Amino acid sequence: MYPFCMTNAKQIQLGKGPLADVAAASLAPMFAALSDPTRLRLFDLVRQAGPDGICSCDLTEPLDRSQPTISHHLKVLREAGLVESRRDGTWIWYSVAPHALDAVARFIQR
Amino acid sequence: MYPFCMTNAKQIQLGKGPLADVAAASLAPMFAALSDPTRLRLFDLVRQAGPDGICSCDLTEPLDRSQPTISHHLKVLREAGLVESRRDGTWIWYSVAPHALDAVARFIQR
DNA sequence: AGGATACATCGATAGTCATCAATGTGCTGT
DNA sequence: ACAGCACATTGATGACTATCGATGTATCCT
Repeated sequence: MYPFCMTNAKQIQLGKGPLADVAAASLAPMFAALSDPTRLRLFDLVRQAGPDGICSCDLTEPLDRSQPTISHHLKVLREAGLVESRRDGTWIWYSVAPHALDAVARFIQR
Repeated sequence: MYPFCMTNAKQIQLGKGPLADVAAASLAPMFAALSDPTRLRLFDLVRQAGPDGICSCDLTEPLDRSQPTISHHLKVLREAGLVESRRDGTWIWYSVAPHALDAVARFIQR
């Protein structure tokens, strides 16, 4: 803190205490998972598909990216806890994880 | 789209249409601005300071980063439209921009 | 004018990331 | 077994980013 700064002199009341670094460390990756335009549209496509989810094969064309790129983005979303996947024979279906965005919503309304 | 995929065969109803790439392009930078733990805590400190904001000089120490690093992060938050700054003599006060997170909130509740 | 304080910018560096072609893996039907 | 399809992984590349020391800029006080 700089020697002559004014914030403390104004007796600012902090309502809820600062965001713990642990909370920030667990929250930031969720924002990071949505920080890429392609991945954002990808998540939205999965979400709009509803509880049954959507087949991965239908995500490549609308996003105009290669199959490995889409596969990479789905992996990022999965590891961020935003989507889930289940096998159905040759296909793999992706759906939104339950309570996926709850932590983000809580932070926003904090 | 792969030749034998099943999504269309299931006649999935898309509720609101896919997220437009323009919307994704304008939304992703806001998520990106919050995708770094240090920047997330920085934004939270500014937000908890209330309408008057907080002096930049009081943000360096609690985040344990150098002054240029904090300045850099504040610039990122400002260019993302999340915070505003106003001069007060030698000091610069940062506060949350009005409706800063509205777009993010709308996406989450979409 | 000169010194001190607050903040921004520059330059460099090490790490991360989005992307794709090529290749590997797992499943299905014949 | 074999061929074909769906998806994942690998390797490479160009772009971006978080960080800091050094330096520049703006403001205030004497």
